[in-house]
Amino acid sequence: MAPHDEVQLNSEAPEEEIYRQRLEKLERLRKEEGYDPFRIERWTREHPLSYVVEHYSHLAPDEHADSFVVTAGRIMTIRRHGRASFADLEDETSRLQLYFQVDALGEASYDFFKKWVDPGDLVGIKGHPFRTRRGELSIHVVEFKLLSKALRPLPEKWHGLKDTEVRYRRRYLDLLANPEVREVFRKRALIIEAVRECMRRHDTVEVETPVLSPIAGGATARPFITYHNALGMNLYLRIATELYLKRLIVGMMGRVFEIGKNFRNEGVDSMHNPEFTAMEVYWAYADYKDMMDLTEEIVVACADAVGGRRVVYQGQEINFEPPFRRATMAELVKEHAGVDFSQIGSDEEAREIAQRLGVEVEASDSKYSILAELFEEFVEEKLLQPTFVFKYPVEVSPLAKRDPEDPNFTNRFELFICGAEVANAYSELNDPIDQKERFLEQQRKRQAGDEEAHPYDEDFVMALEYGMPPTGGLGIGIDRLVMFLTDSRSIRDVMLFPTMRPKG
RNA sequence: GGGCCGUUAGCUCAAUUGGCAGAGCACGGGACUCUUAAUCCUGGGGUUACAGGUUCGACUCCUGUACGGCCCA
Repeated sequence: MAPHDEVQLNSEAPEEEIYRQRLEKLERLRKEEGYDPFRIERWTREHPLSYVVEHYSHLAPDEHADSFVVTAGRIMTIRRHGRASFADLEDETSRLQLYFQVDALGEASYDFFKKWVDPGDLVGIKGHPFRTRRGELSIHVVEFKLLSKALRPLPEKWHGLKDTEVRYRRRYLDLLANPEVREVFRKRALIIEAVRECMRRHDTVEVETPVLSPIAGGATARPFITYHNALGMNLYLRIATELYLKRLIVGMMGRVFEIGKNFRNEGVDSMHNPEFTAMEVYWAYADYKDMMDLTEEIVVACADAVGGRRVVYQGQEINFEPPFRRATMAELVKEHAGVDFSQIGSDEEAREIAQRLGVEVEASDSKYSILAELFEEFVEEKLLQPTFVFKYPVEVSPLAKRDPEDPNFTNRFELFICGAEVANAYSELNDPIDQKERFLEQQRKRQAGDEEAHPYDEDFVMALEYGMPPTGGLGIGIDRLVMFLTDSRSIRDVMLFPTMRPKG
């Protein structure tokens, strides 16, 4: 877009006055100085600000180092004092004061700074580190280069940017105005690195499976539908990676994992975003107990990676010191809802108890699905400390192996932290005949109108028919784990660009 | 999907019972060689989210819409 187009575009909006002034200033800079900051291609930054802070913190007040540092960053504030000025420079590592003084820079260079450099601009800096008489570590600038200009004003320097809507929609402003937000995303990266490091330790191969597929399986959720023009068919965005990863176990890949986005066509709230990051891992010849140990290892490694095993989440101390509590669903329902399922004989009795507790039930609900409902209703939110919950009813676990001792239950667990599900794992169902029956059961639910029921995946059943080793599988919700380890109240605070409705 | 709350200058926030839309930061001009929320002088900046209604008069009361937040399903 030509510059004059933008001026015209914005001249109708009174709030764009500052932008117009900066544009005009840029034009004057080009004309009067023959200098175009947007033509600069690089600056040899030798020292990030954290280096300067580390290596020169020993300087005493009014002590000046002889050596030079060469650095770069964004000018955040300027305090001009006639023939000397202070400015705060920020880069991705730290923040440091700059001292621009006419004696050190010369008239021409100092005048250039005074006339053309504004808060928000990006500059390259060469200078001597020193400590001011007031005790602040600074760089006495002997040379600087304007590397890029800001044409719009920074968010307010003292209060930062608070408006949540603006923070999510224009995350770059949030990141540049609020350093603690950058810290959250740096921790997010450390957490994902810690997960990969665990996988590497266990010789687990990282793979990538389709995001677009003809069947969205591996979880109970409504998928997004999209259309492939050349193939003339609908495709679904994946809701889980499970069924593809298990095909790889059939294919003798041994141990595989994938970290990637899943997409679920459901509402948005503080715990849910339509796209989110999950990690899934499958180990041949392992069971859900191995997965429990692995989950604990991963979660503890993640906690260690970002500051330790004792974490405060929204004022509540969470202890990630292993071993985590392990309890069956029935034990926890007894503990928190006061209902002892070992004493319940019939489905009818279970339905009566549920109704008495104010839980809506359907006439077709078995006592096992009522157990799961009571768990959701009365227990989940109370599991603040990391807790493994195991022995899930087979009815809510269409892909998990049955417990041979008690075939109404599966060898499955979920990990709850801060009242939310963070991990889900089981001994994978590898019996193709049982799998087929469970898919058929799900299909009946689907035909009865349950849009979340698992679709029938014929190719997956066929894969099982070739023989899948006994396998342990695990999925971890990375976003939630990051939330709890960074004291973030909403999932949107740990996603750089959360899903937002377009502004009207 | 339901309930409650919010939306005022680029940013952070005020505005008494319905009676002239304000401040600080940011921005323009000026002074100032150790400031750090610099200071001092000075100037500009508003469709009070949007649409309608009540009223002599609406940021304020009412209805609807949009977007966001919190709680519930």
